[in-house]
Amino acid sequence: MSKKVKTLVDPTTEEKIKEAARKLFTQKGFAAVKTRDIASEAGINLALLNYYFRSKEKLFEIIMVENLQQFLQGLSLISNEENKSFDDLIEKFAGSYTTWLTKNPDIFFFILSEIKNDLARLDMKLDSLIPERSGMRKKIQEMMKTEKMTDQDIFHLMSNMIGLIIAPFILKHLLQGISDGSEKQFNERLEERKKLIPLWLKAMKGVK
Amino acid sequence: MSKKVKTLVDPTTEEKIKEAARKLFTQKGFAAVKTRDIASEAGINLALLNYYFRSKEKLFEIIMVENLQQFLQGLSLISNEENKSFDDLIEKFAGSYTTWLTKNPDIFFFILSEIKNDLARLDMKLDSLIPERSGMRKKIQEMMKTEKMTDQDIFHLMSNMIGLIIAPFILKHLLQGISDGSEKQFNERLEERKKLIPLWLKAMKGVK
DNA sequence: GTCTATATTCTGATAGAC
DNA sequence: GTCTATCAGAATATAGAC
Repeated sequence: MSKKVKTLVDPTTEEKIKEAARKLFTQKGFAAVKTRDIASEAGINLALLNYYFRSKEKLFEIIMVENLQQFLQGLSLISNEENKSFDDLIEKFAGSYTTWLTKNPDIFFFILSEIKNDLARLDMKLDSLIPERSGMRKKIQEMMKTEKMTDQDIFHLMSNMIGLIIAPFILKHLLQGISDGSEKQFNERLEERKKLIPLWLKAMKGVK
Repeated sequence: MSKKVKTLVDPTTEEKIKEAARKLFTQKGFAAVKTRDIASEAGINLALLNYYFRSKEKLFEIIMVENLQQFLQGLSLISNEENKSFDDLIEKFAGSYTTWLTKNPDIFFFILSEIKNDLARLDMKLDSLIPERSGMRKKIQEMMKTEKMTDQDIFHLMSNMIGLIIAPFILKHLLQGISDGSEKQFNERLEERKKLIPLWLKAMKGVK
C-alpha cells in the first residue's frame, strides 16, 4: 500500500528511467534514441541508466515486450469472454480496440514499425507473452464451424474489421486536413465508428 | 538510348550506391542504417558515398523524396483522370492502390514510420512534389456537392476505403498464419478484394 | 545510489595516393 | 573515380570518488 502511494507521488529513479525510455523508444524507435536522450528526459545521470538496466539493448527489450503485451492484451481479453455471439464479439472488439488506439496511438505505430526487426526473436516468445494465444486460435476455429465460414471468409472479415478500426489513426493528419481538424471532432467521428463498424460489417456480409 | 541500355546492363557506381541506400533506408529508416552498411550493400568503398552524395543526410533526403513521390503518384494519376463517376473512381482506386502496395510494401511502411519525423520540413515541399495536390482537393470538393456528401461522410468513406485496402498488408503475417500462408494464396485474396472493396463500400453506403 | 571523469567502440566524413 | 588510412566527434559503457 505504502509502496503504491510512494510510486504515485515520488517515482523511483528506476521508474523515471523506464518511463523516459518508454516514451522515447515508443515514439522514435531503438536506433534513433540515444542513451543521453533518455537520461536527460528522466532528469538523471547517464551512468544510472547502465547501473539499473545494464545496457541500452536490455532497456529497449523491456519496453518492447511491455508494449507488445499492452498491444495484445486487448485481443486476449476480448477473446476470453465467454458465451458471446459472433456479432457481439465484433461489436465488443470494434469498441474496445478503438478506445485502446485512442489512448495508445504511439504503441500501435511502434508495433507496426519496430517489431518487424525482431520478429524472429519475438515469435518464439509470443506464446509465453500471451497464454491466451492458442485460446484465440481455438475461438476462431470454433466460429468458423458455427458460422460456416471458410478460410477465405475469415481472411476478408479480419482484414475488413481491423482495417476499418485502424484506418482513422493512420489517416489522422490527412483527415484532419479535410474537416475542421479539431481533436474533439476527430474523437466524435471515432465514437460514431464504434457503432457503425459492426453495422457496416453486417451489411458487407451479403456481398459476394 | 545507349545510356538506358548501359544503365540496365552495368549500373554506374552512383546508381549502385543509390539503390543500396534505397533498399536499406526504406526497410530500416534513417537512424538504423549506417553509411558502412550502404557501402557494403553497394559493393563499393565507404569514401565513394561521400564523393557522390556529400553526406548521409543528403542521400537520405533523395531517397525519402523519391519514396514519397512514388507513394503519391498513384493518387494523383487517379485523381487526374477526367469524367468519371464517383463509383468508378473508387473502383479504379481500390484496384490500382492494391496493385501498388503489392509491389511496394516497404515504401508504404517507410511512409508510415519515417515521414512523421520530417513532416514539418516535408509539408512545405508537398505542393511542389505533387502539382496535382490542389487538383485532388478540388476533386473531393466537387464530389461532395455532386454526391451531396458531408464532411462526416467523407471522413468515413475515406477511412473505410483506405482501411479496406491497406489492412491485408498490415496484417499479412497474422493472416498467413490462419490459412495456408502461401504468397500465391495471399495474392489471390488481394485480387478478390480489388473487386469486393467497391461492392462493399456500396453496401455500406445505406448504413446510418 | 548518484555523480564526474574517462575508457572504448562506433560512425560519418575527409586526406591523399593511385 | 576509386581506394586505404585516418581523423574528429558521437555514443555506449565503466571506473572510482562520494
